[in-house]
Amino acid sequence: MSDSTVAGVEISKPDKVLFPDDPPRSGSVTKLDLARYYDSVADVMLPHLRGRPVNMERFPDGLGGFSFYEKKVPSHFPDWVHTVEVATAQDPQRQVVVDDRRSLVYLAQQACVTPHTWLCTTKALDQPDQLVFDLDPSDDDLAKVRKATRMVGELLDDLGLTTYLKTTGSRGYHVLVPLRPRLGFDEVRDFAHRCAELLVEKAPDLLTVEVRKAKRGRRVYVDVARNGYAQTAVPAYAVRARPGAPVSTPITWDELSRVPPTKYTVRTVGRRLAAKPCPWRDVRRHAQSLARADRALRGSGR
DNA sequence: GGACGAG
DNA sequence: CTCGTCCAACGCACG
DNA sequence: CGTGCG
Ligand SMILES: [Mn+2]
Ligand SMILES: [Mn+2]
Repeated sequence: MSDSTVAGVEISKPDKVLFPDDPPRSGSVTKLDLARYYDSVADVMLPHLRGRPVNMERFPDGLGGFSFYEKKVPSHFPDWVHTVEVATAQDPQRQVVVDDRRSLVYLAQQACVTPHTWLCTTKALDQPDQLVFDLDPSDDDLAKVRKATRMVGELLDDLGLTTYLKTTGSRGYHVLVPLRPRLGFDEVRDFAHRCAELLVEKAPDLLTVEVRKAKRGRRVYVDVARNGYAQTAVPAYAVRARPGAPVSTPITWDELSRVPPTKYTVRTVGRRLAAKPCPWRDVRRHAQSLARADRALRGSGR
């Protein structure tokens, strides 16, 4: 019987299967596996988690069981897990902030498969430090979502912004622009929305900003609603609640054409990180202002 | 997953 | 002590 | 207002 303490956190029911052996022979993933995974990527993941309010997506009985999002800090959480009070339409609520390895592993012990993070930090809860474009395909055509992702990257590049790319571990990709926290959520979301509309104008058969699925057809949905207040995105190295325990993995723009969205999993991310450094390791050194980009965008009619 | 109340 | 029950989100676009 | 959506 192996030790079931990870980063100082006792893992209860360590052998409980959270991800069944699906696809067959890929191997099941237990609670202990999940805790060890998050422990193993903590160094590279924590920079993307620190200071951010978290919505926990929890699966106490595994992928097949009942799951839920949890925003308020449960009363049984230990006091060493950091928290922050955030405003909601109703009362202010206290949410979890993952600032250290032990807290990350503790969330795994809580069967939190995916921590979803706000696009701001406690230092400025009303001013996002990330801009995210979430590319969601409406069908299984990988070429289309790649083309769409490439177009987002090229536009942002034309606007003078440095971008970062990752797989979502689900069906698409995320493009991230690290920001200096200056503008409010509404302003950043509006910038993203104008970018998206410009792209839809360029490629109306490939892209859409339609919220209603029925109206999307087979087009790639450019989801910019992630950029609103109290909205979240899956952070780098988060595990997704999907067969095979795929991981949202930072990649280079060169890799876009070769790496499908579910390429890396809890079982394979370690090998990748051993072979090459994380492409997002300097994200925090590239916090940018949207001012110039916004002027350029308005100059091109948006 | 954990708190809590009934048995 | 064991077992069953209960609880664990929300902002926003759109019709 | 209710509903779909992520
Ligand atoms: Mn997505
Ligand atoms: Mn349970």
